[in-house]
Amino acid sequence: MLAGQVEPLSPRAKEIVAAARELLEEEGPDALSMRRVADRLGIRAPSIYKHLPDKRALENAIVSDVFEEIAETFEAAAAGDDPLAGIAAAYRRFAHEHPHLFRLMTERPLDRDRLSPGAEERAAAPVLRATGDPDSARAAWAFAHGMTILELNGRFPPDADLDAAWRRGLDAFRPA
Amino acid sequence: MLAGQVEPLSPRAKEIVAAARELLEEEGPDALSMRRVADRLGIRAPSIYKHLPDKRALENAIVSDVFEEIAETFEAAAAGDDPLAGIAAAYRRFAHEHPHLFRLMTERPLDRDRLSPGAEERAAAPVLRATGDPDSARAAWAFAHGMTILELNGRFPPDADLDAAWRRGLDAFRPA
DNA sequence: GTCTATATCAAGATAGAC
DNA sequence: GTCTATCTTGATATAGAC
Repeated sequence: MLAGQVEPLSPRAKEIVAAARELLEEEGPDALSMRRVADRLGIRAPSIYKHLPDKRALENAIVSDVFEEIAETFEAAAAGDDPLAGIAAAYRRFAHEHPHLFRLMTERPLDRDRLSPGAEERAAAPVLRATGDPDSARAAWAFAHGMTILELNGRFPPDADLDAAWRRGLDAFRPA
Repeated sequence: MLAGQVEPLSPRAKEIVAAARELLEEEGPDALSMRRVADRLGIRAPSIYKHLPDKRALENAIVSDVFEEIAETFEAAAAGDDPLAGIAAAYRRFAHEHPHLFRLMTERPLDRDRLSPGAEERAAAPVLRATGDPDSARAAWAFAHGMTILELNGRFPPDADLDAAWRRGLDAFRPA
């Protein structure tokens, strides 16, 4: 087997991953323990290890699932008359609706070997089309990510007009 | 005493905070335990509680110190002929030289009550001058923060030209 | 200002029976 | 596929003696 290739998950493993994702979304990263995941399924923690090698594999499986969903969301969001604004709004909305998932997705290096092939490119493609070139695409992503994570982290002053800052940034990255 | 007012730290407490900061910078957040801080000072963990109420107070004290240093750094960095690029470079450099400190500073809500008064405004002022208005200043900060944290988190593809993306973004936020 | 002793809690993971 | 029992490790924090 090639290095980094992924075994497909067994049906039972997928159920475990689904339970873990729900737990993370509802209660945050501290709740995502093998014990709590097992509780949710009515089994004991050690049983999980018969289906998944360790906790990291569990997290990676969640990330892979969400990556594909996000790629689809971006493609749909880019279909309107202002693709960049559409994608940015989708990014911001996802983060607000699933903050713990958003952090899991962005706070550590991508395990590119263990992601469905092409998932990263697929999520990035709409941004590239909406900005025109790779440097602008990365800069626009950085702007959107910065706005989103700083807001999530409670770093802007309470009276800041964030919608105005979003507009100011997006205006800067639309193709001429 | 007013709500949120801070007691000044005793000399011994300052030594403890200094040790904690070194430990965090050198080994990261998991190493920042009361035991490890005490080890570094040659004492036992419970002794720390005679000088600081809890771990949160220890972290807040580090944040306050660093905030003042950053404000000074930004003021100096804004003195050249391209203030925005200067501040951005200083932000990026700080994050790379002190990644764990950078995360501690930006990954959770500011405890505005317990910060030296005016520290936040002082750090923000050079950015405001370099961009021209509050919306642009926040957008520029978000861009710089996004570039920095995504790089720190290993999220850009290995072959991405990050210097080019930085230039593209800074060009967008310089005043006309 | 520091100590020992302790309470309380929780984590990831493994061995081996059923 | 799940179980019990266990290992190993570590955390924050308090009580009370010196």
